[in-house]
Amino acid sequence: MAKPRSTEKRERIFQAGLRLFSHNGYTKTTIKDIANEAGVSFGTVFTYFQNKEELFNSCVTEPLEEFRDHILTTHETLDSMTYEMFVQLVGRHVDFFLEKEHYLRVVQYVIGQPERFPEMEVLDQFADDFMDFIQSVAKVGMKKGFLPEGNPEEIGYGYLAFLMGARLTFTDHANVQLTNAFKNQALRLFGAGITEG
Amino acid sequence: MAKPRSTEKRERIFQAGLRLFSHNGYTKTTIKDIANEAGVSFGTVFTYFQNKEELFNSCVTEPLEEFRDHILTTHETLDSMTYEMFVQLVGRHVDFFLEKEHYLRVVQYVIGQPERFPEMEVLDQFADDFMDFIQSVAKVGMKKGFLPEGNPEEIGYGYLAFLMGARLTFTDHANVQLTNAFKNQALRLFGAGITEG
Amino acid sequence: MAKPRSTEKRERIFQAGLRLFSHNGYTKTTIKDIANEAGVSFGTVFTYFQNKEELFNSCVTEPLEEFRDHILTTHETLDSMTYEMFVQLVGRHVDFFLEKEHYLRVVQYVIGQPERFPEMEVLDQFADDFMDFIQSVAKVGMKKGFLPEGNPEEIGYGYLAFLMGARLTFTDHANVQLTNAFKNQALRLFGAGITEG
Amino acid sequence: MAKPRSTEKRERIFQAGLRLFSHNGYTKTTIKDIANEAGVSFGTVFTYFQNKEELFNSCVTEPLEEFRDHILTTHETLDSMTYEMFVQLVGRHVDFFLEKEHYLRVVQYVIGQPERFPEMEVLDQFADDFMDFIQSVAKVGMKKGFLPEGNPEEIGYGYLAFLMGARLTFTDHANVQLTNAFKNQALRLFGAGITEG
DNA sequence: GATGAATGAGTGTTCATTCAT
DNA sequence: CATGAATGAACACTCATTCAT
Repeated sequence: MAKPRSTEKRERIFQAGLRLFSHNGYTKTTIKDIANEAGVSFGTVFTYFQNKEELFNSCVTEPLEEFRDHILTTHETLDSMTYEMFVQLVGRHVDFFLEKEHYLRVVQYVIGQPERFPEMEVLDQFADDFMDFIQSVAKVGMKKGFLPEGNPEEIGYGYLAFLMGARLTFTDHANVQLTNAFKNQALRLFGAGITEG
Repeated sequence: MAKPRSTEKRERIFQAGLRLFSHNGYTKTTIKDIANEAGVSFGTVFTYFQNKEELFNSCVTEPLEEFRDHILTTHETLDSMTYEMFVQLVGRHVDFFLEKEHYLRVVQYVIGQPERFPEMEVLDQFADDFMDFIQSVAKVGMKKGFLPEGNPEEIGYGYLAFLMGARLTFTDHANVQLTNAFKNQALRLFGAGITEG
Repeated sequence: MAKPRSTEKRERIFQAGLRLFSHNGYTKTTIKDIANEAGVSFGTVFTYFQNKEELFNSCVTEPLEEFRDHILTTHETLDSMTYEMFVQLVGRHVDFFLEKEHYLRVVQYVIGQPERFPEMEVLDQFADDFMDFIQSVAKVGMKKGFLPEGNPEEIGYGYLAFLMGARLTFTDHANVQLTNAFKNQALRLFGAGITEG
Repeated sequence: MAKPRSTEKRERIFQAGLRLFSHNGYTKTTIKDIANEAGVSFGTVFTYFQNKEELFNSCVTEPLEEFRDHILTTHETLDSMTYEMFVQLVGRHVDFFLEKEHYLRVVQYVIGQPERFPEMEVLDQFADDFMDFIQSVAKVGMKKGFLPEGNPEEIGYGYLAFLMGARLTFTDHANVQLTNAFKNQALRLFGAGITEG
């Protein structure tokens, strides 16, 4: 039987890294901590990741795929979008960002030290893609009339900033109760929102 | 005799700490780096700050005073506020947050690791004060009719999140050109904004 | 059943060890390096040698047999030795030592750290045997008159020192062209040499 | 009073390094060992040497100066050299090499791994200078008639090889008693020697 | 027999902190 | 007050060795 190349162990280390890097930052997080958290021995971390930096690098870049899947798509084509679908999309975005606290803190860590981390480029690309997508959504909404006129580019920038800030400015407890508040405020960035009701 | 409270040297060390902590995080920043940046000798840092942690602590809490002055006040009383004054206030907020990149990155660093840093409480208090102030502003705007109806508490949370995100999500270059975009989007969180015009 | 004593694989590992130990010293040489050089897998090394030390030990002691065969013998009996045979013997010694660079570096490594390596004793014994042999040769030469009078013991020590130094003091390139020089100088240690011609 | 920039401590570390590197080789020697041997704390080594490699580098290159002083000079000019002075010079060489066991083992360590250590070049240069000097001595001796004809270049190579081998092939005890033997054999490399008497 | 994942002792190095000058 | 030599705890990383497959 083929060696299963135990991906399960790699995954445990990866998740432990994500959790600890987001709690303590890159430097404060030690390999030993990660090994303990993952329930493997010290040296095993180096079996799956060449060094600390590579592990960190993986923690930054790999989850982007999941983000792409959940965030840069509607269930249908953009052209057939209705206001209800739009509201759902925004809700999905807020939920997803709020849920990804660990990951977003790592991202924030990289953004703050762009010269230090080369992963920055991949993140920039993702941000651009995300804002392009939001612009398209805004344009469709305006064309179809369920959104008031506005500058799509500004909406893109503001929307991404808001989602990041929503997750990073508050610690866990507060946020859970605030999901709805953030969803309503997110809609307002498009010129929509509760006041429409 | 008490230690000197405010020499020019202390200030230089403090500013150097602020800059380096925000660039490199707490752990990566060394006392030696700070001393070099401040143009003082290695041991002198310990003349003005008991240890690294106390210096960091100062970097987090001291600038809050300036924030209070610039952010939690209008030039007149709230009751006499007009729409133009409101727009100016929001503009001032955006400008001020965008300007304080270094400091906000340090703040973010603390927020992400609340168990590790006791400064968190002071920051929480400030956030509460800020959101209270914003709620009052929103209520006045609604009462006076220059803002549509909305939930003041939600506006407060959303507004703070947005300001933080605006500054922390993008690196310098992008931001300079985006000031107006952020001002417009900030107004929309109150239900106002360019599209109203 | 006993472990296999002499597979082709064992020989490959052995030769790789000899080469790498002489290039990099004991500590710098890793088992993984040896395995790669030998074209076998990592763990296979441990099939043929109990541990790193035993492999090193083998690298020091096993080649001594070949040395004995080539170095401690004349083709005829000592008593029938002529000057021509003596010159040939010395030439053979120089050639052989110059050729065995890898091995001699390992030997030198052991000599320099006698407390650390128990192989030292075997080497000492060999050195004694070699010097005894040289003394006999010198005595015969003097008795037969083709060598001037001299102290045979001193000749033995000097000759071995010279052969080791010739190989270990210069790196490869130089040596190739110097074979004759070393042969001539080796003869001079016996009081013979080109100037006699 | 000026800070004495405690050179004494640096010297202690340096000597400890020399001793231990020659006993154990580069890799086996630990900074901790050196610190203990020098009677300083662990971190102090790094106050005087940037890292292990620089310390080793110093151990190889710095003593060369002393070698130059003792080895590459006669007390008078070469032209006025007599046979007695020549014998004394050779005796001085043998004494000096035999005395410098530690250093020569380190040198040997570097020679054996030329790709690994850049110090090699300095050593090569020194070897060339030494052999040039020996050639000049040999030429003078032949010209003045106290040495038989011979190839000065070959003598240079052989002489250096012999001096190195004399020191590196035998461990301490043996050598002390052999000084005279080595001096006599060294003279023979020039075609001179006791048998001449 | 052959393999290589898992382990953890041991290494070089960094850096906050102390303290004598 | 200012300095920087001295210290040693703590870290990332290497590698010989074991052992399940």
